[in-house]
Amino acid sequence: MSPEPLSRARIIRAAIALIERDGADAVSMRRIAAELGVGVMSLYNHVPNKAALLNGVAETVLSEIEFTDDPGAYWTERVREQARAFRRIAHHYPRCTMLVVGRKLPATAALPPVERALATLRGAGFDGQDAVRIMRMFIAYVVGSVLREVRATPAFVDEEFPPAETDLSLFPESAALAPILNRNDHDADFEFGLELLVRAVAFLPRGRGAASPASAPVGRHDAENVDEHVTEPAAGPASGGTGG
Amino acid sequence: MSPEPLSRARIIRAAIALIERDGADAVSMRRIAAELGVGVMSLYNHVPNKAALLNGVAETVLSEIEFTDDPGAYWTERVREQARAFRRIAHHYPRCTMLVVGRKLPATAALPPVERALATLRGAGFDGQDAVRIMRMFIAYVVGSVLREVRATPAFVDEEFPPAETDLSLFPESAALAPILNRNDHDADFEFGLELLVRAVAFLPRGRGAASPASAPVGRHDAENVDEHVTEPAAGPASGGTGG
DNA sequence: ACCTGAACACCGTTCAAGT
DNA sequence: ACCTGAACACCGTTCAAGT
Repeated sequence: MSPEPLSRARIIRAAIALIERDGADAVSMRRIAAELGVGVMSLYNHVPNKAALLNGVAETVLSEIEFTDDPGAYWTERVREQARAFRRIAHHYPRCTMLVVGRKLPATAALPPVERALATLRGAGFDGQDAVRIMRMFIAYVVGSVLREVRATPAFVDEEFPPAETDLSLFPESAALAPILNRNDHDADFEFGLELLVRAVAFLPRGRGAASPASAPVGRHDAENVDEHVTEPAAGPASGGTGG
Repeated sequence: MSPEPLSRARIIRAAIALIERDGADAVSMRRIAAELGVGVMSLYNHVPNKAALLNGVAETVLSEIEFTDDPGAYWTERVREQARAFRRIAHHYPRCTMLVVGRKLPATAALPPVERALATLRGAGFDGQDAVRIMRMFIAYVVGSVLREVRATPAFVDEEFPPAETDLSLFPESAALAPILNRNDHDADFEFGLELLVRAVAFLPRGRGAASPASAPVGRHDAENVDEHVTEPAAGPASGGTGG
C-alpha cells in the first residue's frame, strides 16, 4: 500500500495531516497507523510513545518556519518579520498550533529562531540580559496572539459578546464596544500590538549600564533623549496590517 | 460517603482538584466519579459531557481571579495590577492553566475582566478601538507568559539550553548567553515585559483622531510631545519585579 | 531490525432499568 | 428528578511471536 518504508518522519507527517484534517483530539496511534496502512504496533518501532510523537509534530511544525527577514534590514523591521514568521506557521498549521505552544519543545528545534532573535537584538545594541528578556516578551506576545486566533476560529460564527442574556447595564463599556469586540480583524490586531512592542523596545536605552524599564516605570523624562536611540530611517505610513 | 448532593459545581471542584494533583492528562470522567464516590454515569445528570465539564473548569478558575487594582489608582498601575491578577490564578492553578487559555471560554466568564480592562483604558482617554486592541495586546502577553511559565515547570530541572550536543560555533549568541537563557526568573521577566508594554501604551496618542501606532512605525517625532500624555505622578524605582 | 496480533487496562458515552 | 450497571466502540501500550 505504501511504497516508502515506515519512518519517524513519515509517521510525524501522517500525524500532522490527520490533526489538520480532523483536529488534535482525533489523533490516535491506531488512526495514524490505519492512515499509513500498517499495524498499530509498527509505529512503536520508530517512536517510543504517543507523547514523543506529538513532540515530534511540534518540532517539525516549528522547523518549517520560513524566516524572511533580511540581515541587512534595520533591526526593528527584522524583529517584526521574525514575529510574523512565527505567526505564519500558526496559520499554516492552525490545528497544530495548540500542540506547538503547549508542550516543552526539544531545544534543538527552538535554537535557530532563538539565535536569530538574539543576534538581531544584540546587533541593535542591547546587552545580553535585555536581549533575552525582549525576545521572551515578543515570544509571549506572539504565542498569546496565535492562541487567541486559533481558538476563535473553530466555530463558523463567533459567539456574540457580550452574551445575549447579559444585564448590559452592569457592563456598559462592553455593551458600547460590542461591535468592535465582535469584529475579529486578527491581522490588524496583531500588527497593532507588534508595532507597540517594537516601539517600546526601540525607545529602551541601550549600551553599557542600560536601565531596565522597571527601574523607572513610565518615566516622563526618558522621552527627552529618545531621538538618539531611534535611528531608523523615517518610514512612510505602514500598511495598516491587513496584508496577511 | 459524600454528605452533599452531587452538583455541577461539586463535580467541577473535584475535576480541578484532580487536575492539580495528577495533571490534566489524568483527568477522566471515571476518575472524577470515583473521587466523588458515585457511579460514572451520575456525572451526566449534571454535565452533558467531558468537554462541557472542562469548559466549566476553565470558567471556574477564571472566575476566581482576585482583582486588587484600586479604581482610584493611576490607570497605568491599574493595568499592571489587572495583568498581575491574571498571572496569579495561573500560579494558583498551574496545571489548569493550559486548559483555561486553550479553550474558548464561555463569554460570561470573560465579561467582568474585559469590562474592567475596557473601563480602565477608556478612562485613560483611549477611544474604543484602541482600548479593545490594547486590551487584547495585554491579554496576549499575559497568556503567552503564563504558558511559558507552566510549560517550563513540569520537570524538576530545566533542560540545558543550548543542548549539550550542539555545535556551539553555529549559535554564538545562544552559547554566549547560555547562563542567562537557563536562568528562569519568571517574575522579573514578566515585570520587564509588562513595564515595556505599559510604557508603550502610555506613550500612545489619545483622544479623538488618535493615530494607531502602525500609521507611523517607530516614529522619532512622537517623542517630542510625549510629556503631555504621560501624566502619572513620578514614581520611585520599582521593586524590580521579584516580589511574586 | 522491523513488523504484528492478541491481550490488558483503560477511555467517553448510549441505553435501558431502577428509585 | 436523579442515579446506575451493562454494554459498545474506542484508547495506549506490553508482550510474545513472527520475518
